[in-house]
Order: sequence, then C-alpha cells, then structure tokens
Amino acid sequence: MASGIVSEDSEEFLVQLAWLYFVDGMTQSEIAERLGVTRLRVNRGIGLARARGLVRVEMASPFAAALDLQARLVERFGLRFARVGLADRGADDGHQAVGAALAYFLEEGLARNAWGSIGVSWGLTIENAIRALKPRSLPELEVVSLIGGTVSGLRFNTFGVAANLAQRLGARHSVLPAPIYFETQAMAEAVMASRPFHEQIRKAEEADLAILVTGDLSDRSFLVRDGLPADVTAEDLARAGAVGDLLGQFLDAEGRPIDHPINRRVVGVPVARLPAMREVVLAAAGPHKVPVIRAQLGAGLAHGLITDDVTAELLLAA
Amino acid sequence: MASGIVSEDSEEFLVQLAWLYFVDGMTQSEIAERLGVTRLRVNRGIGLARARGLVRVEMASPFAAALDLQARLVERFGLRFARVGLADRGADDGHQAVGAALAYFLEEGLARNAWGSIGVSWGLTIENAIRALKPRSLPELEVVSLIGGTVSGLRFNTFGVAANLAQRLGARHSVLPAPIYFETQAMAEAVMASRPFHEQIRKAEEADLAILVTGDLSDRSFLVRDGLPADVTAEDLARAGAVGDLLGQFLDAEGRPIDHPINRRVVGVPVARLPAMREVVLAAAGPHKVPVIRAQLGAGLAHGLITDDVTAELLLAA
DNA sequence: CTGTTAGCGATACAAGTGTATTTTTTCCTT
DNA sequence: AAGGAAAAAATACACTTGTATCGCTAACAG
Repeated sequence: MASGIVSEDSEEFLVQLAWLYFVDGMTQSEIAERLGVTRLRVNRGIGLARARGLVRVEMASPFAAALDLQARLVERFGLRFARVGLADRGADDGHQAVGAALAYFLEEGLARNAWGSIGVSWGLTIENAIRALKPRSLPELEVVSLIGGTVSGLRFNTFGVAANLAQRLGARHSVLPAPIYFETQAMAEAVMASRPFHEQIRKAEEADLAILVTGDLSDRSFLVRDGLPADVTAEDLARAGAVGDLLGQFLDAEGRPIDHPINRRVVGVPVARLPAMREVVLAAAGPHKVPVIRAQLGAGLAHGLITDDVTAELLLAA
Repeated sequence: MASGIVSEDSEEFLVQLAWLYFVDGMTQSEIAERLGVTRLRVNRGIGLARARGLVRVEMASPFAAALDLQARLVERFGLRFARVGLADRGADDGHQAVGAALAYFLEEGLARNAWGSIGVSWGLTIENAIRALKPRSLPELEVVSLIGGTVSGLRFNTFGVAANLAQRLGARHSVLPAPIYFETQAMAEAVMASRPFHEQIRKAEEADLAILVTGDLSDRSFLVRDGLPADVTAEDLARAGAVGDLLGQFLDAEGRPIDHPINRRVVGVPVARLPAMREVVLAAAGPHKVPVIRAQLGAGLAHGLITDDVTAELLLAA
C-alpha cells in the first residue's frame, strides 16, 4: 500500500534539492519555499537522493582512522592488506560501515584500473557498497557471479547483486543461472559438468578480484534463514561441525568444508579453488561472525580483509 | 578519559569524525561521548573537515537541474558548452555555486584525461573549486598561471592558486613571477620580451584548457579593490569605457580592450590571444558581472561558460 | 605576586531536521 | 452526484545542530 510515498522523485528534482542543500548550504525550509513544495517533500527528497546513491560523501583518506588495527590484522593473519572502517556501536548491523569500507576499497582499485573482472556473491554488505560507489562507465569490465542465486525474489539475490554492481560501473555481467543448492548431489554435479556452466565457473575462478562475504549459523544469516534447502537445518550443519558459510559452502572452525551433503549440492566456485585465485577479499563484520572469519583467514582463504573496528578488535583479541 | 585521544585537528581525528558522522550516521553527541571530547569539538571538527575539503559531497549528474538554461546559453552565445549550477539567492556571493560547478566540470574532464596542461588566473571562484575537487595524482599534468600575481599576500593570489590547484591534482605547476601590473609600460614590455617570460607566456597560451574569471568595476572586484596600481582608479577606467576585466585587462561593453595605459602595463596572456587557444572557459556569476560576461561572450573570448542559474537568467533576459 | 589574556569547557538557546499524526484535497468508483 | 480511498498538505513535536555567552584555568609579562 505505501508504495510510492514520494511522488515527484525524478532525478532532476532530486539533483536540484541536493545542489541547493549540499552545495549552497541552504536550509530545507528555504529550499521548500524556493521550489514551491512542502518542507516535508524536501526532507524526504534529500533522504531519497542519499539512499539512491545520487549524492555520496567522499572522504579524503578514509582508512587513516584505524591504521594500527589494519597493520595488526595483516601481521596476525598473514594478509596482503586489511581495511577497517568505524562501526556505529549503537546499530547492530555493521553492514553500513563495512559496505562503505568495501566501496572505498573498490574505488581505489577501480581508479587504478586494477581489475578486468570482478566476482561477487551476495548480501547486504555488497548491496550497501554498491550504493556508495560512484557511477562509472567501464565497458571493458565484467562482473561475474561466484555462486548461484535463490529462487525467491530476495533483493540481495546474487542475480540482482551482479546486475546492480555492473550497472553502477557501466560494466557487463554474467551469472550462474541456477539455484544455490540443487535437490540432489547428482543434479548439481550434472549441471556443473555441463559445458556452459563449466565455462562460466571457470570464468569466475579466473576473475581478477573475488569479493567474498560470510555468514554464521544463526538466524542473522540470510542464507540460513531463507536460503537453505527445505531438508537442511542450521542444527544439522552445526552438528556436522560447521561454524558458518563461504560461497554457500559450510566450513568448520579450521576453515575446512564439512562433510555434509549440502556442500556437494552447491552451485558455485568451490572454496578449495580460492587460494589459487588472483585476489580474494573477505568483506565481513559483526561479533557473531568472528569465529567464521577467523576460520577462513586461518585457512588462508582470503588475501585481504575488509571489516570494522569492533570486529577487528575481537579478531585480534583471542 | 582514554589516554591517546587525538584532540587536535589532526587529519586522523577529522577522518574519524567524518566516518562516524557521514558513514555511520551517528549523532554529534554520540560521537562526542564515544571519542571522549565535547560535542562542540565534534561540531567544529565536522565543519573543519568540510571546509578543508577532507569530505566532499559528490552528486551523480550535477548539471541535470538546469538543462534548459544550459541549452539556451549555448544557443544564444554560440558556445561549445555551458554549465549552470544553482545559486543560493540568499547569499550574495555566488562563488559557492560557480565554484562547485567549475569543480564538477573539471572532474569530468580530468576523468577523461582531456587536458595535459591547465591555465588559471585567480579568484575566489577557483579557490572554491579547488576545495571541491577530489585529490588526485597526475604527475603528467601541468598547471600554469595565465597572469602575474599581486605583491600583497592575498590568499587568492595567482601564485597560491596555481600551487594549490597543482597540489590538489598531484600536478606540476609554473607561474609568471611578476606583478600583474608594472609601474610603466616600458618595464612591462621589457620583461615580457625577455626570454624566460616569453617562453612562459607561450606555454600559457598553449595550455589545453584556460580557466578565466572576470570582475566588474565595483568594489566587489578584488582586482579593483586591492590589485590596481596606486595611480589608477576604477573611475579612470570607467571613464575610458571599461565595464570589467579579464586577465587583468580591462574591456569595454563590446569586449574590446580599452585604450588605457593599464592594459599595456599588464603581465599575462593577452586577451587577443584567447580565441586561438584550444579550450577557454569563463567561470563567473553574480548579477553585477552580467554586463562584463555578456561583453566577453559577445566578443567570442570563451568557448564555454560556467555560471549559476540567476546569472544565466539575466544573461538571457536582455 | 598580580593583572592580563588566550583558550577551553560548560551552559544555554535559537534554529534546523526527521518523523508521526491529523486534516484537506483529489480523484476514482458506484 | 455521493462516497470512499489514497495522496498531499498542514500541523505538531521531539530531537539534533550551530552559535553565543559566561566563567574558569593556565600561561605569561610586568
């Protein structure tokens, strides 16, 4: 019902608002008066412009705030690099901060033209990062999915994530047109072995950059909550020794895939291939994810880590 | 209170503030509490971070708001392009809006690598634009002064402008090490004819982009207020038919240099050479500048115009 | 030792902002 | 044409921000 609250949400209007507010520093009531609309409209419009990523705040050296944590992470886990943003300790979803940190990391690399193809999975973190990215036109770049998608139309579906990121960057994209999990191991193997899938997965494995996310086994994980096949529960996985997932594959505390059918029904780049990839970064934060992250970093599954200060402290604490 | 709190205006502190405020959306009091400083400090720090250009708001398609005005300016004055920002009609100095517009224009071109060298003069507008620019590293780029500088240490002195812009862009720069006006015509001619000056001016004339500003004859013009030689007054110039200046040279209502000694005592690229330059843009706004701008555009002294909506309307009104 | 001054913290307050609630308008249906 | 639903406007209010003011303290010169 409450679908289109702000009706006059044309880009032109929003750009006007943004200009008058952020560039000229006019007050919302002044703008409302000048444009002949209500202050409410202005207020909502400005919010909308930010939410849509039409205006972004860029920061000169965003990672200057946590230099020490970054250095200690690199040292401790033998990483190539680490980037840590500052979390809002009040809000319980650290996605905001990590998303922004991931975006700044991507901006750096994109400015250097460091990657010809980028592999992504899914999740709120990436979704947030996309919005914080500056729109570009990079027709040479290709965004590839590292993993299948869910059937249900979740907004952070892999298909959507790859498409949105590609659109933001003016790049091409390709996905793995399959569910994350097949009903049976046989079906998954058959599909993965077929020509087009084989080639697509290979393309994913050859991406210049892979952006990984991870989830734990709690209800806070979207994969656990909505993405698991009907016949598998989080309890099953915990009993089999899992602490969380990477690319839909469930890993134990040492970062090894657990011995459970679900790991053989998955469609995506196998975790075992990650160490051979060119550049793999893990973007994850939240106290509940600390064990999973530590497992994955310990197993050498990522070259770089992007997280927030709270998570970084916890990772270093043990 | 914690021990190692960075309580000065260090970049690290400001970046922390900016991150917590703009990325995490925390309130100023929350930030103050978390960092163990007073809210006042946070408030001022955030302002400082903006003023220093440490955080910038970028906007997706900044010139979408005034498409029609731009088209009409191009049509009316036979320009290659026009960019118009939205002025705050309350504030009487339009420098904010034009500065931002100029910055967006430069961002466009810099992203395309459109220029190998950029010529600048001086003024508040350019100063504002520099702060709104994203820092870069373009060691191949050279910023050159199109004009001499003032003796007094005005902060928008040409020398400073060229140096600041170059620093922001990570570029080299060179200036015309002379005052704008010499005491006598003979001195000016002698200097301009000397080898190093001759070469420097030639380099300026060959710049890929020239950014011009202009002033009228009122007290609002910094050149008139502080930059004129002691023996010349604005009244003299007005009597000689001047309506304003371009590169320190005073022009009449048709855009022709007036016949007055001051125009022969100036150190800089002669206005007459502008039409032969590759790309010349005039960045100027304000109702009081309308006659000068119109004169200059009428005489074909610029290929492009960067201004604000108020000025654009007035230019088109006549 | 004392008076002066610069700077910071505390307090206060006016203005600005984000959101919830109620009223009005508009437009569609019957 | 009347009734009803949905959108926009008006109203209200709690909270946030920016700035002015006062008073304390510490540094410093005489």
